[in-house]
Amino acid sequence: MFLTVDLDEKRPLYQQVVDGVKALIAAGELREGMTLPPVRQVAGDLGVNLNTIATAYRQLKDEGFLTVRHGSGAVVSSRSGRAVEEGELRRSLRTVLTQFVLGGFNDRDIVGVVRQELAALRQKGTSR
Amino acid sequence: MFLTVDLDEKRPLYQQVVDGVKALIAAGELREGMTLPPVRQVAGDLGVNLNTIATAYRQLKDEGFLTVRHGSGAVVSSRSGRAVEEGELRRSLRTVLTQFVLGGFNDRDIVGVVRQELAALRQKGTSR
Amino acid sequence: MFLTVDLDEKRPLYQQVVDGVKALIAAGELREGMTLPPVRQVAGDLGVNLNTIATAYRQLKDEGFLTVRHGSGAVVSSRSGRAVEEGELRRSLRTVLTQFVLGGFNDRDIVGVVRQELAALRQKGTSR
Amino acid sequence: MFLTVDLDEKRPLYQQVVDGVKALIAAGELREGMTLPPVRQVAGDLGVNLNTIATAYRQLKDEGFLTVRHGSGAVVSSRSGRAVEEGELRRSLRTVLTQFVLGGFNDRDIVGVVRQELAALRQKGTSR
DNA sequence: GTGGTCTAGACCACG
DNA sequence: GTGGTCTAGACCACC
Repeated sequence: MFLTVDLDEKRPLYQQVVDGVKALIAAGELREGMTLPPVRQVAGDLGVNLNTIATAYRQLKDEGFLTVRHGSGAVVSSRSGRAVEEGELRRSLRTVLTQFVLGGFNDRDIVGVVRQELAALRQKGTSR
Repeated sequence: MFLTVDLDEKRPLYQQVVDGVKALIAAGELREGMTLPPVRQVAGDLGVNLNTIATAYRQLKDEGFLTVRHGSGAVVSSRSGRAVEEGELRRSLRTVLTQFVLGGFNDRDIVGVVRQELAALRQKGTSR
Repeated sequence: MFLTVDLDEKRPLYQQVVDGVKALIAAGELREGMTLPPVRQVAGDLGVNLNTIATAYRQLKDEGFLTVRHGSGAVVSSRSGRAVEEGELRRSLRTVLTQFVLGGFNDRDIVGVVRQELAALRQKGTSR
Repeated sequence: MFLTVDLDEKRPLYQQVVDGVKALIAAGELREGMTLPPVRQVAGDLGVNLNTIATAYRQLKDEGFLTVRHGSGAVVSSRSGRAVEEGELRRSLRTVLTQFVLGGFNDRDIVGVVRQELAALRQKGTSR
C-alpha cells in the first residue's frame, strides 16, 4: 500500500490512516469499486495494532467512503464520502493559516504553498 | 473578550482558547505588552472551569506567547511565540486541503477561500 | 519506582516528580526507550492525585524528555531534553552556592560536597 | 544599591531581592551593623512595588539576617543568618547539578564552573 | 486583586 | 489497559 504512519506525529495512528486513505481517494489513486487490502495485511505492513486499522476502516465506513461487505473486504464507495460541514472545514483552515501567519509568512507565500500542496495532491490519478 | 468555545468541537476547550488567543495575536488585535483578562473572568465569560483557562494560559506561556507575572496578570510577550516546524505546518495544511478536495471544491474555489480567510485574519489591527 | 515526594518542600509536587525523573535520566537509570510506570500507579505509590502526576508527565513531554503514546505509555525520548540556557543554570548555581557560603562552608568543603553529589548522581547505570 | 531584579526570571521579585542581599552579605560587601536603604528607596530604585521589598526585608528579618529597628531602618544582624538546613541545601544543589549533567557537562567542567562562581562570589569584601 | 497548585472524581480517546 | 480532559472547589503565593 501507499500508506505510512509516523509514531512521532500528534495525530493518532488511526487518524493518519483515515487521512491517508482519503488522500488516495482525493488523488484518484483509489476509485470507486476498488478493494482495500485486508485489515490484517495493512496492520502488518504498517507495524501497528490490528485494532488501529479496524478503527480507521470503521470511521471511513461511517463517513461513507467505504462499503464493507462481510467476507469480501472493504470497497471504495461509489458516492465517495458525504460532505463535511463547510463550517468545520473553514475552522480547521483558519487554525492552520493562523500558524502560518504567526510563523511570519506573508499572504503571497501562503497562497503559493497552498497552490503547491494542491498540485501535489492532484498529481496522481485523474482527479476531477 | 473576543473568544468563544464550542463544546461540540473535537478540540479540547483549553486548546480552543489557545488557538483563539493566537488568532488574536496574529490579527494584531492583541499586541505585545497588552494584558489579557484574568483567568477567572475569561472562565466566567466562556462558562468553563477556571482550571481550563489556566491550562490554556500555561500553554501559551510555555510556547512563549505570554509572560505571566504572578500577582499581576498575563501580558502578551514581545518575542511572540517560537517558530513551529514548517514541515508540521505543511502536513496540517495538506490534511485540510484534502478535505476540501474531497468536498468537491476545485483549486480556484480553494484558493479563494484561503484568500478570504487570510483577509479576515488580518483585517483587525495594524498587523505588521 | 525510585521517586519520592515531600509535602513539606517548597517545590510543587509535580515539580518534584519532574526533577526526580530528570535525575533518574541523568543517572542513566532511565534510558531512552524505557517505559515509565503508568500515571495511576505512580500516583498510588506516591499517595498523590492522578492529575498531579499527569501534569508532571505532561511537562516532561513538553520538555522533550518523554514521548507519550496515548494508548501505550510514556517512554523516555531518544533526544532526551533540550538544552537549558547556560546563563540560567549558572544563576541557579550561584544562588545555591551563596547559601553554602552563608552557611559557613569554605571553598574546599563546598567543592567536596559538589563532588560527592556528582558521584551519587552518576553511580547508577552506565552513565555515558 | 547593588541590587538588580529581572522581571523575566522565574524567581519571584521578592526572592531575587532576598538572594541579592544574601549575596552581598556573603561577599562581605554588607557587614554587620550596616544599615540598608529604606524600603521606599529600594522600591523606587528597582522600579517595583513597595510591598515586594517589604516582603523581602521581612523574610530577611525572619531568617535572622536583619534587625529591624522601628524608625531607624534595617540593620545587618551581627550573627548574620541562622544555618539553613543542610539537607535542604544539598537537595537544591542536587537539582542544579542534575541540570548540568543533563546539559552534557562532565564532572571536570562542572567543578570548574563551581570554582569560578565561588571566586566571583568572594572577590569583593574580606569574606572570611 | 492576580495566577498556581492540588484534590476527588467523572468521562473520553487510543491501542 | 493506557494517557487526556474537564469540573468543582479549596488553599497558597505574589504583588
